[in-house]
This record gives sequence, C-alpha cells and structure tokens, in this order.
Amino acid sequence: MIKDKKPYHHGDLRLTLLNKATDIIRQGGVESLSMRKLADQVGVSRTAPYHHFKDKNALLCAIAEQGFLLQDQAVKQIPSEHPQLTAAAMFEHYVLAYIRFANEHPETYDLMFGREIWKTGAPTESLKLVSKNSFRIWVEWIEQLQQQGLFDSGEPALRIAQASWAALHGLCRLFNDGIYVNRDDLEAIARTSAQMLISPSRS
Amino acid sequence: MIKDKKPYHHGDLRLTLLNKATDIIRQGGVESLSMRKLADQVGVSRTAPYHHFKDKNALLCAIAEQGFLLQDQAVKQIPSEHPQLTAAAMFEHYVLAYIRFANEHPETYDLMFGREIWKTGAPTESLKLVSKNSFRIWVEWIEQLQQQGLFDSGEPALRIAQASWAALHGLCRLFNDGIYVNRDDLEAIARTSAQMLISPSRS
DNA sequence: AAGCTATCTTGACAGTGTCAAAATAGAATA
DNA sequence: TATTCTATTTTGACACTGTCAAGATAGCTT
Repeated sequence: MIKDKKPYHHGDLRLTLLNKATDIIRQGGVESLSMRKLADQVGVSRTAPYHHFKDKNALLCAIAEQGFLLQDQAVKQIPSEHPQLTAAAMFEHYVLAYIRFANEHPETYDLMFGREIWKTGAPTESLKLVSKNSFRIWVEWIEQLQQQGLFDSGEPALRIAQASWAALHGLCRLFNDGIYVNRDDLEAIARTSAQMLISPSRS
Repeated sequence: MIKDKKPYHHGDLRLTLLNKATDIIRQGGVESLSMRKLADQVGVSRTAPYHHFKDKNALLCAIAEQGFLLQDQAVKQIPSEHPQLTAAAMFEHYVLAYIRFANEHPETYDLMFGREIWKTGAPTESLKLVSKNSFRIWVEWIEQLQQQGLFDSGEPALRIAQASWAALHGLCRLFNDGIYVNRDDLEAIARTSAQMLISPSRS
C-alpha cells in the first residue's frame, strides 16, 4: 500500500539495471560492461534492457546523469559548511572536493566527461541538461570568487571558469587514466594547481 | 641495390599497417579501427598483422609512440625559432603549440594520453620510454622558465610541471572529447590559461 | 637441391550490440 | 468475470569483433 512499485514482471527493472551497471563499471571499468552480461546478472534475457534503454549509449548516459547529480550534491554544501574561510581557502577546498569526487568515482567521472558519450556516442537530451546546469553552477561560483578579487576582473567569468575547470579536469584525467600513478601526490599537485590559478596581484 | 627493403612476401607490411591504421583512426576515430578491416584494406588476411604486432594494443602503442616523436619534434624547435621573446611570451607560445598539436592530431593525442593504453591496455616498454622522455623535456623546460622567474621558485619544478601540464592536457581533452565545442574559443581560453598559470608576483 | 625460418592464410571459437518476431503477463474494459 | 489491449520479456538471428592453433608458402642459407 506504500509506494511499493512492483508494476510488471520484474519490478522496476530499469532501476535494477542502472544500479547493477554502475556496480559493474565501478569494479571493472566501462569496458567491462556488456549488455548481455548485465542482463544475465540481473537474471533477465539479453534484450530485455533494450525496452528501458534505447541503447547501450543511453544506459551509459543515465549513469553519467546520476553522477552529475551526485557531484552537484557533494559540492553544493561546501560554502555553507565552511563559512569562515577566505576566498582563496574556499577555492582550494572546492578544488580538493572536486578531485576527491573524481578519485572516488573514477569510472562514473569518465562517463560524465569522456569521449565515449560526448564524441563517439550521443549524449541524451536529459544528460545535456543536467551537465549544462552543473557547469552553470561552476561559473556562478567563479563569478563570486572573481568579485572577491581571487581572479582577474578584466577577464569574463566564463573564460576563467573554462580555463580553471580545464585545469582541474586535466589533473583528474591524468590520474584516472593511469598516467600519473602516484596517488599520494594527488592532493599536493592539486594544491599547487589551486595556488597557481588564483592571482595574487590584479593583472 | 639501394635501400629498397622488400624483404618478404609483402614488403615491409609492418610500416604499411602502421600508416594505414593511423589513417583510419584519423578519419573515424580509434573506435573505428578494427584489426580485420585494417588487414582487409591493406590486402592481407585477418591474422597477418599479428606477426608484426602482438596485439591490437601493441599496434595502438606503436601509433602513440610515433605521436610522441612527432610532438617532440614540433615542440623542440620553438625556442630557437623565437629567441627574442620574453619568458612569458615563450611560455604562451609553447602552450599554443601544444594545443595546436593536440588539435591537429586529436586521435593520436587520445592514444598518447588516453586510458585505452595506459589504464585498460598495457603500454609497451618502448612507449613508456619515449613518453617518459617527452615529459622529461617538459620538466626541463619548466625548470628554465622557473629560473627566469616565471614560476614560484619555492615549489619543486616537477610539481609545477605536473600542474601546468595537467592544465594544458585538460584543455586539450575537453575539446578533443567534444565537451567544449566552440573551436574559436580554443586559443582564447589557452591564452587565459597561460596567463593564469604564470605568477606575476613571487608568492 | 635441401632444409630452415620468417611470413602469411584458413578455420575456428567465444564474445559483442541489437534488430525482428513471437510469447507472456498485467491492466483496462466490456 | 471474460476479453481485449498493451507493456514487458524472450527466442532466434545477423553481422561484427579480437585472436588462437594449425597449416601452407615464400625466400634465404647451406
């Protein structure tokens, strides 16, 4: 009588697939996810997933979408949690949080910002929406820090947001992709990055 | 009697494969390269390539290796070509050259620094070597610029090299992977990045 | 001319994504 | 309650993929 949604044969297969798929890629990477094995593990036939996700691509988009929501949530509460910090310290905090997220969910992160979806495949409309929103939040954040003198006011906030995010993203990728391997250095490099990015004097 | 190497049946199949494969990925991306189609286009049977490359992975490593050599070459001659530039201008020049390379050879760049080889697959020993050398060149470069006061002398050169390269890399990836799409902004963002990274005052 | 080895081919296997058509289960309607 | 309708799932099939094992062949060396 509660919200126990058990609509049809399986009982919300869509969600089950999504969770299981996320599980699989967490353990073995995106390339270890096959539609057939996924269906098998859920206990359903090969093509059943195709009635809930148009494509393998669509499934991956759904996972990425969840990733964006998770990240937004993890990052949203930073300012309210540390209201006493200076702008510079807050920025560093933000940077570290971003990198920690990428580090804790490497496979999801890869889906969120990888070519698999954005170049090779085709991003879902709804994925485009949530990702755009995520970036908007970042730009607004940069705008605030810019007003506090952390960044050059001569440049448009958008451009600074693009450049700084690119820097963060690059760092995450290098570690996630196995090019930088020494995990202990991650936070140190991140701190250096943060310090290099902010401008101590105004232009 | 000249160096016309036509050793066996085909006549340096290895090089032919390498070139054709590079061609294919340039046009259709890495995911469009299949060993079978490659063999077909070269006019040889499915498994012939396996006598010149242990794996598909080994073939991709060879392509990446060529990429590193090409990049080293393209970047090496920058200082000698513009000896009159200031350190800051030289750095910007370098940044733009790097990005231009990534932009002109997006698929090769992806192989050079992508998870396909470094995380999922296994980099060849010889690939590890040339890539390590490439990074060494970058660190030495940063070291020089650091001595010229472009970067904080308090930080180790290695760390600055890591952070700055990560920033560059991130920018390249965002464009190569189709997340930033407006190609006209590339150089502008790159210039902003370069300016943000250098330190106008010393700490 | 004989033997040897590097090179290439044929056959095979297990795996992939996904389409079309058939089967089935639950909800809606009569 | 019986029947129709539709959402869901299954079975079969196809064209691909990487790559292993065994056989054939071509060129060099002796």
